[in-house]
Amino acid sequence: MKQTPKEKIKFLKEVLGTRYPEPRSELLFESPFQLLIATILAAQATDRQVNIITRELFRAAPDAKSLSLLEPESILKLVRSINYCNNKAKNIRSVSIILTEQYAGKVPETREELEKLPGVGRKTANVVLAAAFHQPVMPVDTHVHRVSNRLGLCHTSKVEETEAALIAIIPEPWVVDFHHYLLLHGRYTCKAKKPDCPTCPLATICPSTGKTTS
DNA sequence: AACTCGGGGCA
DNA sequence: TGCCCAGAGTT
Repeated sequence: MKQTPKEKIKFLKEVLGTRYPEPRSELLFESPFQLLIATILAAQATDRQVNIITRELFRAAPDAKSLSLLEPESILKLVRSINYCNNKAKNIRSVSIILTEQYAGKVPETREELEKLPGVGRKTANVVLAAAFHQPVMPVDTHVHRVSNRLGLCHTSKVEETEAALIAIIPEPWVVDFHHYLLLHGRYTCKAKKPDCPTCPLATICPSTGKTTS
């Protein structure tokens, strides 16, 4: 069963949406600022953790200025239950101050500016650019990278090349959801060490099925 | 390239 | 219980 990358994407869209929970896009799109903060907090954390924390956090401080005015201890208390809470509390406070003082409280719309913010790397920047500003960029983490290569959507060890390959074949409105679903798929099924091919809904189109590759 | 941060999820 | 990270920053 040979399929073009675009045909595979269409198949993924149909199948993965029924296997994994839907992304909480209504929260993510409340404002670019809240998306940015939630994405910073999301590193090495779960959706559930982030949803719980951000609900409280954004009730206390819905925008950059109000977050910048909170005491550091108050912010730490709000994010204490998440991993790397000390770093993240410090980072989101610094980010809110920088945005307030240098960007009139708004989120910059270039990757160069975003990556200068503490706690924001390439992946987080791309999430914001794609989800909040609808720019044609693809967020790629270790899961998306690994799964994409196994599926034959790309053949590279370089994240930048995976980004380029994916953005070329994924319909723009589905980029953010694609990232969400492939991340979950990589986490729970297409695992790094023991991929669960027997229960994988993509096995029929996946050239790596049955191969215990890396 | 290797190491750190560090609570949670999962086997 | 123990292992492995939904990254980013530092060395």
